[in-house]
Amino acid sequence: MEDDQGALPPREDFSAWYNELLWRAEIMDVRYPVKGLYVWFPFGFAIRKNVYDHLRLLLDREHQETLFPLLIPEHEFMKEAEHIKGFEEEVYWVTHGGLTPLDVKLALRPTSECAIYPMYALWVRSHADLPLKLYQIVNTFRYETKHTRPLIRLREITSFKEAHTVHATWDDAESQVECAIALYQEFYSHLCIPVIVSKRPDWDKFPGADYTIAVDTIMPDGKTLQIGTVHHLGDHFSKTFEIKYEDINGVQQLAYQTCYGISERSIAALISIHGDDRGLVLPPAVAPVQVVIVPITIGKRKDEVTAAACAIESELAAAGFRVKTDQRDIRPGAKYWYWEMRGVPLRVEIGPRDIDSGQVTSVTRYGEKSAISRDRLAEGVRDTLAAFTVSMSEKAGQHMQSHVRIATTLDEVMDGVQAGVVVAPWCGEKDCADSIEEKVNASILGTGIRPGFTGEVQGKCVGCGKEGKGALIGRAY
RNA sequence: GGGGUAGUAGGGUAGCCUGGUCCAUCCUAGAGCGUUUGGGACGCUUUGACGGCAGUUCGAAUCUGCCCUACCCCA
Repeated sequence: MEDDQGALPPREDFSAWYNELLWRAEIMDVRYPVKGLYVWFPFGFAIRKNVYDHLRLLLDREHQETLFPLLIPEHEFMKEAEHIKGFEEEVYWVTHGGLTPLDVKLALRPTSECAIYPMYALWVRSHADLPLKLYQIVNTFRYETKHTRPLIRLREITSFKEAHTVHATWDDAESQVECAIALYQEFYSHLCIPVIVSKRPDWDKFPGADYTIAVDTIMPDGKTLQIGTVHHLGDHFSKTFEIKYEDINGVQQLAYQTCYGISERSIAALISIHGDDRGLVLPPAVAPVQVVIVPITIGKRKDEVTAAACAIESELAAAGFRVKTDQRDIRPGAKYWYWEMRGVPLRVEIGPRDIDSGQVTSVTRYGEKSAISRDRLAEGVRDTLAAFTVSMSEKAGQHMQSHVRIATTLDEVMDGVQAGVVVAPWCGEKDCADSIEEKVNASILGTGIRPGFTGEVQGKCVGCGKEGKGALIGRAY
């Protein structure tokens, strides 16, 4: 059998599998001749479109979309000391207009705080203007020095959704942080991606934030991928940019802010978590093609089968499915492989045998075969896709669960981070964290882990033996 | 941050040390024609490359310098 001819590298070899899949499933072309910049293929971009359309839908419930400029003047960028320190190593600068050196250097946004907040200072006048909740979906630039990787570590992040909110009090901003976390959990559940939410250690928070809550998932190789962050900015930026409002009593008050972001790492997670040795597996919600119809045309009944396929396509399209009929003049088997690589959740086959028995043959991307009666086609497809979505979530959830371990000793931590993440008691001290991280060759990712995949963890710190609380430890991308 | 290894057609490789006999080769690569079609079809014809710039040379994929890009390992 020639089953492995043209196969992907096995998913166990994650790096090779990932690179090859991006190419073969037509998601990204990595041949663009600048380090860290990649090109979206139309098919990959269609996935991006579906994912971000949904993200927009969620945000539009309580936010408004906006668009700020890419360039930030040096004097605005240099205002917030902590913030600059966090980014100065990785900012691209525009220094010339044509051949003329610029009087004021312009930064390509690494994130948009310094572009947005000077305007917020003008827009926010009174307590009646609050809360203010805006977001934009833009590209951002970071001069990454570590190894770049498509969708994961980029010099141009092409799909950064960043929300920036302003509130009257610290507590109001804190509740907004909780809203954002809930929003992100909803978003990832829509993508059938399980997540772990925790609070980043102080040294790892966003430059200029009071605290940072992170959303992580676990990749097939057991490393974690940060796929969302929510920052409570306190009044650090409002002080710097003078974002003030007049309260009910006519007194000027500093505002409190939050910001939170999601990037195309969400797509990296989508691809990596669900994909298998045959290629992509996409949740019906975001698959560019939800149903592919493969006509099985043999000999003289060709016209009859083609007509039947057409009828099925219009019926499913009318019912609201993204459906495509593969009419290419290649063998059916080749079409199966082709669409499996591209993650199509459901394949519908229609041939003479099906026509004769008043049915179609349906096969999910997991290979579950069944017959759907021709006269309740749309219903049958809808049910099958719904069930498929549920099994995708369950499968991903089980993978996550099997890669999270509770540990009470340093040895157990060391062992656990080889294959996934570990939750272990930690005292909260930076020095102790450094020594743990060095010994187990992994990072302390967060504390205050939200319930879901782990219960409450307490006990003696695995580093020093003092009383500690559960910390998330793992190797991170 | 430190250390490797590599870049040859759409993709994968050989050739490089020892400069010329090179029309190199394989593929689910492209174009064309024909026969096929319930799990990756086949035959024939054909297209196309030495990462970039400079140098050495009668002659460079091969030697030299700089640059760009990619992958792997270690911190």
